[in-house]
Amino acid sequence: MKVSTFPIFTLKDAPADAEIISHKLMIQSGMIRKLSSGQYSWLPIGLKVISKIENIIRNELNAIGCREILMPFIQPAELWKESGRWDQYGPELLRFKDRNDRDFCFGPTFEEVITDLIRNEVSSYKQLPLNLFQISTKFRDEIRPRFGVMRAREFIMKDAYSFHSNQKCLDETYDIYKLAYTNIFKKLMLDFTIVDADSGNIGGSKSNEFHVIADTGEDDLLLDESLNGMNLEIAKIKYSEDDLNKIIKKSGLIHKKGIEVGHIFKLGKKYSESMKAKITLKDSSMTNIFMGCYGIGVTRIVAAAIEQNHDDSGIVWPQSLSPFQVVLIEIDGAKNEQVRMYSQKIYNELCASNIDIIYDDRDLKMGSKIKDWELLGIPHMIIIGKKETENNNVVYKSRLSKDKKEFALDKLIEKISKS
RNA sequence: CGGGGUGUAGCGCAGCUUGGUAGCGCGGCUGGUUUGGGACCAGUAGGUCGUAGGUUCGAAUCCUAUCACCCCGACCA
Repeated sequence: MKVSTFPIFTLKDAPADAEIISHKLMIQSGMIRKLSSGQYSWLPIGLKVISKIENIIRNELNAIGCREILMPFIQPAELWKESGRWDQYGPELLRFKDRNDRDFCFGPTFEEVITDLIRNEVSSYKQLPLNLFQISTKFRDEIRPRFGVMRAREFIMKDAYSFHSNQKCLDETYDIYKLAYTNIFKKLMLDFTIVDADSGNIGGSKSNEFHVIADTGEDDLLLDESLNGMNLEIAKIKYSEDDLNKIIKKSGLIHKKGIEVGHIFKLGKKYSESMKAKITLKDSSMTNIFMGCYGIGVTRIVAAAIEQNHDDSGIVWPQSLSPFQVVLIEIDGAKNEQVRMYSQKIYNELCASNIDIIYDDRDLKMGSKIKDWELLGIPHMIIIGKKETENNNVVYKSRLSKDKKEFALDKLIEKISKS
């Protein structure tokens, strides 16, 4: 990509209305722009990060036999009345009527829709188990949206659902998802932990949350030495104590703040009973389908990753999430034909080596370009000016260090491919 | 919903206490000089001061209402 056809929208100053570092940096680096409270547009560079996350999730879910679908964002009230959640869910569920005065809501989660889908398609244990997921926009009318995309009203979430003819199969699948989630967060290169959790509004029996550990997290976690543990709700029950500090004393556990980025549930028959999703078993008896559901907050991960990876100059993307692997900065390419041609040649060769590269061909001073790409957090930077063009080499700079080194091109490709 | 704060040019802000018809820095555009870590000079464009009402000869400034945004709390993935 070239900046001339892949626009970036960095700001010189940090925005005044952002509080936490990830929110500030996402605005300043031009990943997102606010439309209204809790609603953000994603610009090209931000969307590219989302794609990276989505693809890691897709690969891991496909690997455990989970297939992608897409369900409607707007859902009819009938299904929610059937499950009982039309009355339970509260004002977080944004409701409205269509022109025929029929009730609808914006989907905050999709248990009703998928249960309806499956009950119509599946009638025998022979068709199970079945695993489906979607990556889509969700809407929750939060009491108080805050911290940019961290607690937004409109956000992208991956939600997966599993269907089983018996509890054992659900139990086994739950563990498979737990492992797949662990792989996903490892590949995302985030510092995370898994805790026991309450199943809350979604319902069901067992649940685990995946948290990115960060001081700006909104959730309280109580962890042991190896950073396993539980969230505050569970700790309150387990230690029969409401006060956080007293729980810490009583339990001897470590208190950490976490950003909830994943949540897996064993739903059991909660929705299959209320919505009458039944199958026939081997002995020709009937049972309600056993279900599990498994969420990952895609847009929240972007913010969480930045909370964990930044410095004074801006974002420091982990390799796995960086919108580009390499940025090529040309110095005065707009005025120096040789530099332009040489930069273009290097760009072509890196593209040919399958390196995801952005070529900054703007007519700006070198310093401005470097500041922009440090803010944007690209791990590898190549600088090409008159000197490099004459010497037939490139200057390389890592996002993590201030010093620069000269490289021959083939050595550089080797270095980048290895890291 | 309770408490606190902020709305003035694309961005960051001053001006408001003490009313006299709007300014600074950055950014934009034009021309020139520059060019290896956010250049310099000159010129230029851009604002019904969140909105509505009121007080006043006169309101960004005082009063009332209202809207939006941010922070704390309750709530929640």
